[in-house]
Amino acid sequence: MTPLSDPRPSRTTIREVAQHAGVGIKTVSRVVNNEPNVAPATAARVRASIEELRWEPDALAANLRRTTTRTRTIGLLLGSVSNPFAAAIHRAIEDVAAHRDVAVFASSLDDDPAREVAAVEAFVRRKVDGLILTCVAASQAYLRELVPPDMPIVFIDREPAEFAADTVHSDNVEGARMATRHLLGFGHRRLALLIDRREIWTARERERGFLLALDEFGIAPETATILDGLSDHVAAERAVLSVLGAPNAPTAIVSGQNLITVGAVHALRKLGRHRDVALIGFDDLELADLMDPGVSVVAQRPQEIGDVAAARLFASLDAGRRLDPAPIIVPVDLIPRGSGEIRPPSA
Amino acid sequence: MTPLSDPRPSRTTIREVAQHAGVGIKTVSRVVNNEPNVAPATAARVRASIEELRWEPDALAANLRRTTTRTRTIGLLLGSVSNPFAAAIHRAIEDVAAHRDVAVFASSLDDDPAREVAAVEAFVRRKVDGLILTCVAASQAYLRELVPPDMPIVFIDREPAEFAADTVHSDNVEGARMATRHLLGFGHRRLALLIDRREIWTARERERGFLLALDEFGIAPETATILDGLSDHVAAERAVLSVLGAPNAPTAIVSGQNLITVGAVHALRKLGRHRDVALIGFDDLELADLMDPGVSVVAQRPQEIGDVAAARLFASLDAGRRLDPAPIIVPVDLIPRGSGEIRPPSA
DNA sequence: TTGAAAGCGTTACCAT
DNA sequence: ATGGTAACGCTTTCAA
Repeated sequence: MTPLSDPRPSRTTIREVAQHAGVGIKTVSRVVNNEPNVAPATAARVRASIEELRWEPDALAANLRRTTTRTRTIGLLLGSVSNPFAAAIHRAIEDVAAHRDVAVFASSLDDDPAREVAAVEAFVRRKVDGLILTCVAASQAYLRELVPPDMPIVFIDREPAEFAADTVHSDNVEGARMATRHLLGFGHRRLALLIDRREIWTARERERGFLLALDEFGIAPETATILDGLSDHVAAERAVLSVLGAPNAPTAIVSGQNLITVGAVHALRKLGRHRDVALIGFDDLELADLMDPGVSVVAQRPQEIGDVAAARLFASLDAGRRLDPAPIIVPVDLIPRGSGEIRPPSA
Repeated sequence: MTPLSDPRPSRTTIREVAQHAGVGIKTVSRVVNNEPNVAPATAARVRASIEELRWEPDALAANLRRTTTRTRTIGLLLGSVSNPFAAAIHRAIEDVAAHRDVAVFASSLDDDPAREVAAVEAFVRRKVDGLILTCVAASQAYLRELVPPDMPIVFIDREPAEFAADTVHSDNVEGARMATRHLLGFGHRRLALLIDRREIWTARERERGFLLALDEFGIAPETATILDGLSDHVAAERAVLSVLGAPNAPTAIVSGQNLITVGAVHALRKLGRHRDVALIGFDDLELADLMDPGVSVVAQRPQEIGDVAAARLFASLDAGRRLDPAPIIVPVDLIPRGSGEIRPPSA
């Protein structure tokens, strides 16, 4: 029977390096950590030994005794890693992190409060240096006992409740308001708003913007149709099909999200009404410009959100403590492409 | 001056638990690790103490001495976390991993060999349990000295060179062949193939499938136009614009990739020829079915790729060693939507 | 400027 | 079935 290969390949240790360089263990430690009080000549000798023995410090062991433990790792919780908006944020954060030799754990929330807590627990257990979170639970108070008090946290896309922390998100209210105003400006008076579940903060914010715009134009909210609870394109398609079949159907639609827009476009196509019912989506879609008519959207800036969130997190990390919570609002851009510039039949 | 908060919040240790339960340290260790030889009564007492003191074992410290170290962490290297194809794979892998309480480090390759090596180094330094990699370097031989010999590795999307390991990817040759055959079947005789840089394995494979189909139909490869080095939609658009302007321009286009398809559609629209030049893309696009004409594609199955890759990785992990390398080929699906069913002018 | 010894929180080994 | 002690690879403390 052949002997099994050693399950624990003997790594070189700091001890061997010290011996090889003819110095004490602590001096090697000083060198690799750039601590002062090492004679240049000694340092050089140590570095040569490290090189020669191809030693790499064991980060895990180092953190065991260190007071200010740094795993050079952060936890990122996204709506879903496969959602294009989230994936773009992810990419931006990764780029900043990679630059600092920090690795990123990525998880998907799936708008499930239980997953939110589980993900944070998993991150904390792995001793990440900081957290960038998308939240959906009714309250984030649980973080106070789950997360070490010094660990920086930045929320993205949605504001937390009962927990003060940095937050980076789009200007949802203004975006929805712009979209709605835009449609009203083209003469529409009967509008529909399609939004996700109201548990989701952005859905509520976008509804707020929608209502503000109606108010500006002196339109009674009752004349508008607001459909909520739409979390995928199938539900959205069904909703649009039914709402357009009703009497006094809306002449324009504001979609509160990515997947809802896709569902709405499907429905309009199916009804053959994509040229006479106006539509503006929230969040951009790839190929939206190549559709006929092009799909007008309020585009978010996911890369900017990621950039800013990462910058905040690393600022706290560099400071060694949570900085004063700052809410950062990233602008959105209304992109007219055709579908949002359709006039109502009567106008 | 207010005292700084203790930077190292004193965690409860196994020692305190042992004392509280009135047992030895090792017995507590036995209980949490489900080792045999603990009396049920003792175990219950220990568990109660753990509960009461809210102790959580320090995974880092545990791994320090453990022979079979498990960080419950894997490293995933993708083309780019923001590419929809890669993001879908990511999601599938995450779902499998989350189920086993394993966290996923995700990084982007950006088709840069240097990033490939750097990412693997970063993963290994953090002592991941396994690797799922997309590769682009000319050889993966470097893995032999960079990665511990027992660490499982699964390649996705592209085959490695000079390194034997599990590989999970689409049937690229057959996919390209199907697409090409499909166009030839509609009567096209002058085809163009647009592919990414030839350093990329999938580009070469898809070219192979393209040429095989031409051969089947007895068409000389010289009559086809093959443009390579197309890595984004801008380059692809430019390429299509120029190739369609040339004499004896192709009547049908096979696009070798996501972004190339987008560029090609843009170009065809710009020329107003989207209804008379046929196009089949490799890899599906969201909204492709809503375009006019719908964009026919050879769709990959990213979720299946992710599922299978994760299954292989965890199989190796469970076995405690790298299993015999198996190449797994995932089928592709030709989805006709209109653009691929356009006939040539003369036919 | 340097290093010996103690300690980090756990698992491995070997008694009992 | 149980526990004492060494050990993991490093940082910290403190004396030299």
